Amino acid sequence: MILDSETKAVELPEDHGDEIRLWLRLLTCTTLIEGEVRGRLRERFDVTLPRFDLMAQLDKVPDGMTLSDVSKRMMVSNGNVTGLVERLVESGHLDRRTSDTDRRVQVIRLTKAGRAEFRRMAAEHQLWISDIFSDLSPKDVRELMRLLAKTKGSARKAAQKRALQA
Amino acid sequence: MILDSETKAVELPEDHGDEIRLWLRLLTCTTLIEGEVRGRLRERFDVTLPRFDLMAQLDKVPDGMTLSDVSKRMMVSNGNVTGLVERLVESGHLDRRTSDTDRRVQVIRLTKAGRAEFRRMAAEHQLWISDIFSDLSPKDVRELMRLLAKTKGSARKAAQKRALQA
DNA sequence: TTGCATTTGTTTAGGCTTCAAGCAATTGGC
DNA sequence: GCCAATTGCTTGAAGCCTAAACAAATGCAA
Repeated sequence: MILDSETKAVELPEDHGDEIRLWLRLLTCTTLIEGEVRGRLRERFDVTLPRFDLMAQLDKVPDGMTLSDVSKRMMVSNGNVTGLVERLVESGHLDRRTSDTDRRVQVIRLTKAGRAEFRRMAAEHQLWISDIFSDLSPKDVRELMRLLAKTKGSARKAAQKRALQA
Repeated sequence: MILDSETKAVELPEDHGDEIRLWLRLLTCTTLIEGEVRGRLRERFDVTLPRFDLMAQLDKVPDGMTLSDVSKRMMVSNGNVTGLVERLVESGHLDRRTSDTDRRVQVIRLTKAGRAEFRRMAAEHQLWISDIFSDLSPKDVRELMRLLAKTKGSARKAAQKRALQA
């Protein structure tokens, strides 16, 4: 920031290169790890990452969730969830029924077999993840958590701003 | 770490929960930002993120790249690039020709119009990104860069390890 | 109660993405 | 020179994903 002759704040043309580089590095990290996890899931369990993620959401709740809930939590579109659930019901991992109190609502939950299968996968998945992050010290992890939380907040704010003016 | 009666190192069952939470937060951040950027690219320029990314790779080099180069840099499959390039050639953004020295190789580059269009998009894109990261101080940015570099290295090492034993 | 906005989920069209298999051109070893 | 392995790219099948349009159910307000 610079003050001109009349002591008024003047913006210099800013350099946004750092943020771009940060974004690209963030994306690279995620892509790299995601690819690794996807590959291992396929190799070991012949399952896709989206299916694993969906099952992970459902494993956290005993009584199931609605499709909308899943859609929000996974940050994917409604139509996407519809298809994903379809295939998981087909394969016997999920159970689906219409809500008693609201006939628009579909409640899905893991079947017994689905839950067992997920737990099996999750146990290994956890080892992969800690292997992938194994070069980071506990302090690094804490610091990354903190900075990513801040990033998330910042991104949400920017998204909110756009959503309002649209 | 614990030392047993014979003074030999013994591992306790470790808690991998921190790494999982870190991974989920990393993924959330990326998904959030990616969605935001995709939305804006569509709104403002009616272009998809993969096309923008591909053009960004090509903008960096004056003489074009081969499909394999693009595939490696974007960390996506070969077949993916084939289709992406097809559509961008179709729309007049890209120019494609077979290499003189190796007839397997396809060299692609931005057309004049394609480059102009990309520069127009990139200018705004940069502003979006710095808006999205605007809550982070320069120090935060530096620290994130450092930790993500470390993460990238760690992930690559883990991926390497798996690739070797396969 | 009727009417209207909202919410929930499905469908459709188009595009992205991977993996696996395959073809063609090149390279390297003999 | 010949053949095997490698490299570069394409194709096909399956699945993932979005945006937009839609139908059904709900809820609220006049």
